Amino acid sequence: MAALRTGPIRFRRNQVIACEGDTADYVFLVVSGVVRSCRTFRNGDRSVVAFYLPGDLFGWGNETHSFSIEAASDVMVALIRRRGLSALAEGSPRLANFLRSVVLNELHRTQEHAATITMSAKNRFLAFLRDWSSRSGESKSIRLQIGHQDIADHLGIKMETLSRTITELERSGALARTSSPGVLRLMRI
Amino acid sequence: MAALRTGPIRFRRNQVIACEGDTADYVFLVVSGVVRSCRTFRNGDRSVVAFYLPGDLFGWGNETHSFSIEAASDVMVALIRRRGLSALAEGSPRLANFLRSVVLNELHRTQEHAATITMSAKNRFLAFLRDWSSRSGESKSIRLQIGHQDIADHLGIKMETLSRTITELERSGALARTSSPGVLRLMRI
DNA sequence: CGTCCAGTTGACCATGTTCAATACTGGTGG
DNA sequence: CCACCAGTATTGAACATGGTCAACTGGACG
Repeated sequence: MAALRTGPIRFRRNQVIACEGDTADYVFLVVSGVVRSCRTFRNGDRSVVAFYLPGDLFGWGNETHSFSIEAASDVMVALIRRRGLSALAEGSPRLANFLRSVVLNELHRTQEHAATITMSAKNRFLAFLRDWSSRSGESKSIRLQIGHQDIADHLGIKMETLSRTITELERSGALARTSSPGVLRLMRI
Repeated sequence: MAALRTGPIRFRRNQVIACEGDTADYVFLVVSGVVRSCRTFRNGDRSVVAFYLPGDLFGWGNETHSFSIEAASDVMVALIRRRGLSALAEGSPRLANFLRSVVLNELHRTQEHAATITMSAKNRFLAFLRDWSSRSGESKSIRLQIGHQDIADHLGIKMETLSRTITELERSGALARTSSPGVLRLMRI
């Protein structure tokens, strides 16, 4: 029997882990860093559908991946054989249950994200901060290990608008940029 | 043992089937009509996260429903005990597998929808038409049994913009309004 | 020190929103 | 059968939010 899991593999920021359309033999477990799931359109526009943080298990598409899976920061990712894991789950209701809850969690997060589609740039970003804060466990100051372009493409706004939004929130005293790049101090979110 | 499934229940357009926050004892099977899953914000804005068509099984939240479940047209919906169905699935890998695929399908659709967040009003509506067409099985002419407000709130645009978008697509020959209200004839989508 | 890349800022422009007026539809009662 | 009404859709004109393009800043790295 082939190994179910390989040792975690290192990817550098912006490396492609799996392409849209690739056969989905593996699911992914983020060990460290941030992974993005995204699609780039013919006109060059890009949608970042989701970010995955350490501990997140994802990539159950159908036969093939629906989105490109890429490193949004330097990451360590473990690849796990889908068939092997599914087979295991058949024999273990505990595991099957766990996997169900993983997928349901992702569905719920994606729905919450979709629910922000009506909001203004500012509110989309605030919703993003709240989500990131709760998922990463950082509440007071929050370390975004990823680029502004990724965040903008996730929120459906342009990087320039994101920049202005952050500046605006800073002026209103809702948050503060810190000396360490990518770290925001949340005051009243 | 309590009945797993009640007979389908009739709801009229805009009736609430379950409130956000209600304990999620039941999952829902759409028998006829269209159901929407949505959230209304304090300012009156609303997000329609998803539509469910006949045959769709949904509502696996956590303990409580995350969104309000409402009739987007007159509908027939069967309520199914969640605990009962889960228990059954424990003993039947076939059923467990089926339920997994149902949730994965919904996740995939939600991700596709989230990926449209970057698009223009026109492209969001076209994506919506394609999705609706493939899910309903209507390809040539398509019967939207739901109000424009629901579609607009799903796409994150205003009803007026949707109207203008349809008019514009009609002028460009991509589709045509028909005499039957809510029925669009697709020419080149 | 110079290059490269990411982010910020400014001025102008485009897309979609707002508000208000008008049309259409289906149901109700005279 | 028609008149009326309520809810829903369409259109127009002024406005706002975010997009575009371009210039500039500031680190990281060679």
